[in-house]
Amino acid sequence: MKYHHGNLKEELISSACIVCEADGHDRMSLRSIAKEAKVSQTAPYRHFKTKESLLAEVSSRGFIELKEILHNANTKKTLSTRDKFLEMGQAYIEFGLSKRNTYDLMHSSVIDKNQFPELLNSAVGTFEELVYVLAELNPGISAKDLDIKCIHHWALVHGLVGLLRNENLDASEIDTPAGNAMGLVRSDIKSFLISALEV
Amino acid sequence: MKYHHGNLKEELISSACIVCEADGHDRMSLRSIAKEAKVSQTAPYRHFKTKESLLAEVSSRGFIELKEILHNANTKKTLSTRDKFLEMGQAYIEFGLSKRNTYDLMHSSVIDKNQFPELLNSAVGTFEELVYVLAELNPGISAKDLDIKCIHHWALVHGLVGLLRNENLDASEIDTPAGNAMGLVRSDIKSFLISALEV
DNA sequence: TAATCATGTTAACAGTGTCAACATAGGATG
DNA sequence: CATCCTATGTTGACACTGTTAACATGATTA
Repeated sequence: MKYHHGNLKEELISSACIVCEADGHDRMSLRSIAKEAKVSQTAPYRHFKTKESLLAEVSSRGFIELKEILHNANTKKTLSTRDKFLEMGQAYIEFGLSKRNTYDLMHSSVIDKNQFPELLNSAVGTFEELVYVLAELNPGISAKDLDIKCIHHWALVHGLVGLLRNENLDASEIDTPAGNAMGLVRSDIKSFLISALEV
Repeated sequence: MKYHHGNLKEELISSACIVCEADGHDRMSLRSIAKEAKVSQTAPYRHFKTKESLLAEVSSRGFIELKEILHNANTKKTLSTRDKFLEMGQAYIEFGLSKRNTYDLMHSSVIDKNQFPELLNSAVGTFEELVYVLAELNPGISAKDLDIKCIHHWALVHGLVGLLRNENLDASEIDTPAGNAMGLVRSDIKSFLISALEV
């Protein structure tokens, strides 16, 4: 039994990633993940100033993973630019729905991105993936119009994830217009994207 | 000094609405709002089974207020249907940005809407306001296409609020494409809506 | 009047993030 | 090699949290 762990910081982060996705960032306690690493409850404070800064690390990794996913969709050689774009949209939504709690953290207000430059970079990097494909899809577009298009499509998929994640009205026992519409979209996200993105 | 408060439930709710918007739902403690009502820390438990159920009430009132705001935008007699629709979009976004923390709660996953039927009704009611105006704007549209349009536009404004609220990248000291685009949109939300909603 | 019941209180529990004070090990410096 | 420094660990404590159990009060009703 050695006094020094050797690799605690990395273990805490990866442990936090798992617990965060499993339980949600608000139900994740610093003490529990310290215990999981077989280390005292205050040991994490040698590597992270606050709980928030550990969560910032988790969030940052989420953005990096998302960027990779989008990049993969965007580099499927057999696809047309248009189809790559659709693929990206779908991949984004799937990430938001499958990595539900991580996605939640990434867009949560408990972390002030401007206090964590590394996190800010990761988040911005994800956005850039969208810029590339939209620029390719709209040759000759002005920088300003490209910016607006990016925000437009980002907002659309981000918003859709939010609705499908939190307002899961279609899972309700009560029959409502909103619930029906939601179920309709959820059952065929690709069709929705095609009609909504109008590409 | 009377033993029974007389109107505690209502006072707790309105107090919770204020504190929630001021501090955020995750920083709001049951004990603090009990103290504010000059009542013991466990008194709220006579009126709310859990903290979550009090927050559900706050959330529900948020949806009701939002519905009213949208309804007002949708009944400005001097406006065309198209302009009413734009007005609604803008009103929605303004609500999301000004009632930041309440909006956060309304779409937070800490409350399971299916456990609070009243909240579910409020949320669904807000959606209906959007259905009305889109039906009027698209005469003869099929029910299914109307549903999809509703989700589309809801997702767009909801997503935009999310981006502007949490990814306030344009407030960053670091100059990034995402930040520039965000600042551009924020400075003229109406123009963005016109181009994005394409109505 | 007497009993019931909604609504208040106090005391306690287990859990949280965080800090101060102390312990240890391993690398740098003499 | 001996010594010190510093990074990294531990223990103990603090103030705070949501929540429950047991008890007190006062208004309504039989």
